[in-house]
This record gives sequence, structure tokens and C-alpha cells, in this order.
Amino acid sequence: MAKNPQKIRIKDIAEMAGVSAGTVDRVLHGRGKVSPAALKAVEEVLNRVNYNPNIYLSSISIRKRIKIVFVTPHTQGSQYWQQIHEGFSKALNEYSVVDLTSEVYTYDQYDLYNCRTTYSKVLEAKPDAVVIGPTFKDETIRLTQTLDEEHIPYAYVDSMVEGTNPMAFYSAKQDSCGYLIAKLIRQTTPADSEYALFQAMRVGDESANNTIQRKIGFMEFFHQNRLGDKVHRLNFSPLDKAYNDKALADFFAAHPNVKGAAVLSSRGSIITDSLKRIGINHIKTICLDPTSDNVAAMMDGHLDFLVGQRPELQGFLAVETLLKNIICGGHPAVENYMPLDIITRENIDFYKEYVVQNSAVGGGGM
Amino acid sequence: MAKNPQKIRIKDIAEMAGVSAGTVDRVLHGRGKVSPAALKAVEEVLNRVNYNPNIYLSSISIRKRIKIVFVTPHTQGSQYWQQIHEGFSKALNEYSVVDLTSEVYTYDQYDLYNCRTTYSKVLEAKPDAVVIGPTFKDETIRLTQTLDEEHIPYAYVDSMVEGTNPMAFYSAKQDSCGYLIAKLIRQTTPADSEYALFQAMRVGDESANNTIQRKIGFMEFFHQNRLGDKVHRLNFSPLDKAYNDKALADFFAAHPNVKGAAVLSSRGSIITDSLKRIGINHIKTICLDPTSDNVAAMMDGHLDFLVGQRPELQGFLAVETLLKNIICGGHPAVENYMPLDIITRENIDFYKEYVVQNSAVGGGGM
DNA sequence: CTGTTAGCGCATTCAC
DNA sequence: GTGAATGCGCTAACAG
Repeated sequence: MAKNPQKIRIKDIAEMAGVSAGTVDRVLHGRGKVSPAALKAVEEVLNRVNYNPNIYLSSISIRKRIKIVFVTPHTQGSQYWQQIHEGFSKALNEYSVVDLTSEVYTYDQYDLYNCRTTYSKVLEAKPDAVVIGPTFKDETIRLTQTLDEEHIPYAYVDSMVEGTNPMAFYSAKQDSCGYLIAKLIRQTTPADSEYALFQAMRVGDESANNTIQRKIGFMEFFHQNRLGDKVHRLNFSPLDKAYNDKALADFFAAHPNVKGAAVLSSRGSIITDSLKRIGINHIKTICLDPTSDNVAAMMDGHLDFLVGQRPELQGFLAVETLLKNIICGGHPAVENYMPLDIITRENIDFYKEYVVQNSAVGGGGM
Repeated sequence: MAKNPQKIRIKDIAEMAGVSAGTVDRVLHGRGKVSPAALKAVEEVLNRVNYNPNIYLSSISIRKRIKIVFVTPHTQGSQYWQQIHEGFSKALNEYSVVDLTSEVYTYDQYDLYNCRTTYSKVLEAKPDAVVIGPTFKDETIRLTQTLDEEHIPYAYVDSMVEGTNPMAFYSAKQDSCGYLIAKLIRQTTPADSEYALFQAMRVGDESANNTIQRKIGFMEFFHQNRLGDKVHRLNFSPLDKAYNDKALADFFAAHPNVKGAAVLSSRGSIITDSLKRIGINHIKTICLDPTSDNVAAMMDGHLDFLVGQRPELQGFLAVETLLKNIICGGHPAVENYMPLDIITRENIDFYKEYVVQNSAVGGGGM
């Protein structure tokens, strides 16, 4: 029945506009050297028809080598950032028809000066495009100002820095994430429960701003439900097990009605491991990200929910967007929020494997 | 730092194997007419290197017009099947470089004879590839036998028919789905709750087999937890509101301890609408698929959870797999299970928009 | 059987 | 400023 709508080629546009293919190409890529009359004719046709340049076809004939630079916090010890980098790799692999070069720089997210040094290396590398996993706002604003001046496109993963002009950003809505966690923990505990909010004293794998946003969303839920006073906070150590065992034992002795616990980072398994050691069961626990520790804790029955933010997809889409823009032009959507996946023991297998998924077809965000 | 691993081209393989590009192409596509010696040399190189043919590049030089035929239950009134068909469209659009023709046939999933007639039209259409949304097992086996004989590749969406040899199938694990629903409904209700399992007397939008599988998984959870006697069943009408209002009122009068309700199809909003009319609140309700009715009921606060099965992604991947196989050859994974997305009011926005996602990069299934 | 070659859609380059 | 010619990776048709 349906015949596939005839693919529009550059040659077709040229014919319709009464010019040659070369001229259409010059218009499409804004390279100038086109007479006003020809420009107008071509633009008119472009407005009428729906021309979809194909990045794979474009890239075979492009002569330029494209250098893409990645700059994020260290991936060492952070599966979240490792997964974002896996998304980078998969995109580079997917678009290997393009003559691509890449360089990876990572910085210590607790060391402003290290970040500054690393950012300067990014500029020295003379990139054609940059993917940024930001932490320090002012440093990032400074970096992107230079990138803006040199017309080097950049995209963010994990979070967006206000006051900059990225080509696009890919992140989860952190306040929604916190709100969702609150809702889940509330829904899965008895009506008269109280709740624990455990915070790592020094979280190794995310920008502080994200955690703050999550906490805002988390508390918003409890305040909306007039349960603000049912939430008890406790700091824990990401490293010191003995300290945690003691602190948690004391905490639950002092708050016997606590039935649900939230960790607004990926460090939930540290809590559940500790609870297991000190023999406290039946506390519903929830945190972020299916890291291998969290997956193990979940299979073990000690973590009840995880919320995933598709780090790999973020990385993949950031690279894809930059490449498509450089090669084919066009203006992609700037704001792109990832789905917040609710993961339990029953559906975790799918999310372990099925991390990145087709964007070529997906809309995006809210 | 890292330079993109040099893309392997046919020319490179030819050089390494000491033959010409034409010979490599013949080996890759199994077109024969290659001497054993040359075959061996090429295969040896292929095993050593990682050659990724590019479908877009291949398809421009292919001269053949490819006809792909879709055969599924009627989409009228079923958003689930509509979304699968949207996945078809997106794939056709994504691969519009290929000279594609498509034909769509739908059948009445309650009418075996209609299905048989429709299947015969599929064969008459002389397709190069077929995507099947199956319902009747024996009819489908008969259809696929003919397809097998004529070496026409086919793929399933929604469910797989045992005893056939598809190129691939894309579906959700229905028993896992039922189990997950049971777990969710149990987790979000008090310990002493009882449960309702509502079944549409005549479900308009899915193969009966799927519902049976879901029920098996659902009951498995309750039996494992020795709660089999806490589940009470009731049939409802997909059309007759007055009947449902009466039946539900009677049901909840007879079972006052029921705090959670599951509908193992997409018809959950029919139940919540009825409950709203008869003034019964605070029953946790869960069903499948973010159809517009279900989304509305969820935003309204009456549906608590939805489980999504990515119908659009199923449709997209089925088409993509067939095209890649026809154009580039190769043997894709046959079994592909979709993630089961847990959807609540807090994350529904992402799933409404972000339906299909990059498969080129995703592994698949469990 | 095999190597060579034309041509696919596209971006670039080089004569006009 | 413009059109025609070239080359990209790949397939298919052709000549040996």
C-alpha cells in the first residue's frame, strides 16, 4: 500500500531550485559565495520539502578529520562516569565512518585547581567539539566562553551549567529524581512509618549540585504531605565500615519507627551492607544507579529500588548530537532529560544490558 | 589520546587476504563463485578483524527495491498496536535511504478466518521481509512455513510463536511482567491486604496467550509468598460501565480487605473510572501500557503504576533487524526481550515522549 | 572463478 | 558565483 515517501536528495533540490548541486551544498552549509537570487531559490525549496541529510553518507565524502574532546570527573571508582564514557565509546564506534580522533581528560571533582588545569588542556588540544561533565560552575563558564569565541560546539552530560550556551545537554531531572525516590519509599512503607535520609560525607561520584537538587525534590514530597518531621538525617562514611555500623545501630535505636531509607546518591549498598552486618532487616532502601554493588545488594534482597538515569545514553547522545551538528548542521533540541528508570529485582536484568537505546528515533525529554 | 580505531573497509580486507574487493563482497554476502582457497583466506581475515558494514553505504549501491510487509492485529482502538506501528514508521523513515516499499495488513484477532485470509494476502504481496504480530499459533506456523520455503525472512513483535524460525523476535517477558505487577501491588499495600485480579471479558488489544503468561507470573508471586488465597478474581466488561459499577461495588462489599487491584492488560483505566464513579478510593491499582486513558487516570491520581513494554521500540527493532539482514547479511540475536518500565506519576513524562531509543548501541534482553 | 569498473548520494575542488 | 568533475565505501554487472 504505502510507498515510502521518495527520499529527497541534494540533486532533487538543485533541480527544483534551478541551480546545481554544488550551490545547494553551499547554501546548506552556509559557506557563502552564493548569489542572493540563488540563495533565495534554494531556501524556498528547502522550506517546501523535507530534506534529511544522512550523516553516514555525508561523512564518507567529508575530508576533514574531526577531533572530539571529553572532559569529565575521573572515572576511576565511579561506575556512573564509567558508563557515561561507555556511551562516548559506543558513539565513536557507531560513527566510525567519520574520520574521528578523540581525547579524554578527567579531573578531580574535589579540586578546583585540577579542574582548571584540565580545562586548559582541553583548549590546548584544539578540539572540533567538546563534551563536558561539569562540576565547578565558574570554571566551566570560563571554559565555555572561550569555546563560544572560537565557535567550538560543546555539549553537557550529567548536568547543565546555567549561563552557558551548549549545543545540547543530557541529564536527569535531579529534583524529579529526589521526589520520585521519596514517593517510592513512602508508598512501600506503612502509613505510620518514619524515614531515614542517609548522606555520604564525601560522595565520590557526583557533582554536589545534583545531590542538592535531589534533596530539594525529596523534601518537597514530604513537606507536601506534611511529613517533613518524619525524616531523620544521618551522615555516613563511604569508606569506614565500623563507623557506619555503629552510627546506624545508634540511629535505629533512637528511631525505631524508621521503616524506609533513602540514599540520594549511588552509595546505597554501603548502607545495606552495614544493615546486614548489624542484623537490621526489613528497612526498605532505595538509592540511585545500578552499579555492580547496588545490583548485588538488590539481588541479595537488601536494596528494594534503584533509580537509573541512563548515563550511557547521555554520553552517547551528547557525542551523536555534536557529530550530527558538525557534519550535517541543523539545530538540535538543547534540553534533553533522560527517563528516570525505576529498577527492582524483577526488571533489573533488562536495565543491566539494555542501557543505550535508539535515539535516532526517539524524541526527548519532557 | 585515543585515536579512533581505524575503520576497516572492504578494500582493507581484500588487501590483507590478497584478493580483490569483489571477492570479499561475494564472501560477505555468501553469493558463492569463490574458490575454496580465496574463501578461506578471506574468512581468516574476517575472523581476525572486526568488520562492521555500514547499512547506509550498502543501501545506496544496492539496486533492489525492498518490499516489507507488516501483518498485525487491527490497530483501530489499540494504542499498543498503534505504537508498534509507529515504530515501523520510524524505522522506515530512518532507513529511507533504502529504496523501500511497505504494505500493511491487519486482521481481526478474534477471527481465525479473517487472520487466514489476511495471511494469504501477505504471501500474494511477494514481500522481501515480513513483520508479524501473531495471534493464532497454527495459522502463523503455516504462514511461516511458506516464508521459510521461499527464504523470506520474518520477525515477530509482541510475542513469539514456538516452532517457527524467525530472524528475530521482540517482545516483553510476559510472565516477568505479571510477576513484577504482583510484586509492586504487594509492596505498596499493607501486610494484611487482600488483592483483586480484574480481567476483561474480552480484551480488545492483545493476544490471549500474553494475558495467560502474565497471569502465570502474577499468581507465581502470590503462591511463592503463600498468599494465593488472598487473590480474588472478577471479570469486567470493556464496554458496559453500568455493569462494571455494579460488579465492582458488589465485589468490594464482599471483599473489604482488598487494598490492591491488578489488571493484566492495558484496560486499567476502565476499573479506576468505575471506582471513581462508585466512590471507592485508596485502592492501589496497576495495569499495563501508558495508553492515553491510562495516562489520564494516572495523572488524575487513580492509577498508581503502569508497566510499559516499549511497543514502539519493538516495532522499530523488528524492521531494523530485517533490513540490516537483507542488506548487510549477518545473524542477529533471535531472542530480544524489552525492558519492563515501571511508570508512575513522577516519571511518566519521560516515557510518554521517550519511547524508542537507540538500538544500534544497545545490547538486548536478559 | 576473479579482478575491474560503473554508479549510488554526498561534499569538495577546480575550471569557467 | 557557478556547474562539472572527483572521490568516499560499497554493490553489481561485466570482461576475462
